[in-house]
Amino acid sequence: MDSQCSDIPLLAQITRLQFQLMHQFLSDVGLYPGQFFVLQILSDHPEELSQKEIGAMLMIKPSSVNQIIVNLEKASFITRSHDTKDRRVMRVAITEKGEDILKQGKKKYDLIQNKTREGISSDDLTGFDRIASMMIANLKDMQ
Amino acid sequence: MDSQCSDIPLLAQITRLQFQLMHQFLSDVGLYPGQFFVLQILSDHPEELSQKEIGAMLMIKPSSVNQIIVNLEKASFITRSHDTKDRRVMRVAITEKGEDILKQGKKKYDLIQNKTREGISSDDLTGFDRIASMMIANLKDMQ
DNA sequence: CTCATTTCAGGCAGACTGACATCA
DNA sequence: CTGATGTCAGTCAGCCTGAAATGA
Repeated sequence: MDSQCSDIPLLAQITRLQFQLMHQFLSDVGLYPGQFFVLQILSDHPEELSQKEIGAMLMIKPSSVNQIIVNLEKASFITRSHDTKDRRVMRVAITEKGEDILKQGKKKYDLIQNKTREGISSDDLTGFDRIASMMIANLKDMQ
Repeated sequence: MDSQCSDIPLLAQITRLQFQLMHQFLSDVGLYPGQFFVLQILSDHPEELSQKEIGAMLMIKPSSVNQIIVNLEKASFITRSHDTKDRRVMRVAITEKGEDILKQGKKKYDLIQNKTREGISSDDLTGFDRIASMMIANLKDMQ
């Protein structure tokens, strides 16, 4: 009864499904997937990152980061200030309001992640992540 | 020396990297990633699929399929004809020219897939795919 | 002057919704 | 008339490139 979908790589199917669910669940909170990940990164890095650094973590160009950042600032989820030592650099930090909305988004995110891993042993999950990390290293090597 | 990127799900990183490489490699052949997957599906299903069936396999809406199909037809990579029994349905089939370009695209695709799996034992790969399939089932369950 | 960071305008593939025609 | 299939127009997030501004 399973359509099987052997035509499409398994990994692509997973992320496609996860992205669809993310979009759907996060819209309840008023956040787009890209915004969510930027907020999460900022929350995990209290040292105030530059936009270039954020781009490196997301593996996207600084100009793409800028678009997300502008909208997050409009919504008062982040603040930006010029670096005191190098005034070219904008230091980005998450606000209280941003932390709050991130917390709400994280609940939705956790729902999806937990469901994804449902019924899979922690050994299997560890092995899975190990292989996934190797694949990432391989692909970065190819760029 | 690895930036680690613990902020982004491993799976999202893999498909992001794979998509970037697909885009880059397939542009040599003159194909977009979406077109490549449609051609691959058609090649694997000589029974001439409807657009709705293609959409189900790709997990996208029929209207999205239509856009891809129109461009593939313009390039003579596919042909369309009305179903003889149900004239609402368009039966889509790949052409010789389409098979040829698909073959070229597949070489690029295989390069990326082989590189992704480099240095990983076949046992590990089997286990990886098994877990991935379980994740897909979980996510489909959530929709 | 050269280089790095951000910003801005414009473009593009991928996917969506919603309205419509066609036909079972 | 109802429902299924495909078509078309318009929209959207996400990412890109390339040019300009700003400052090291």
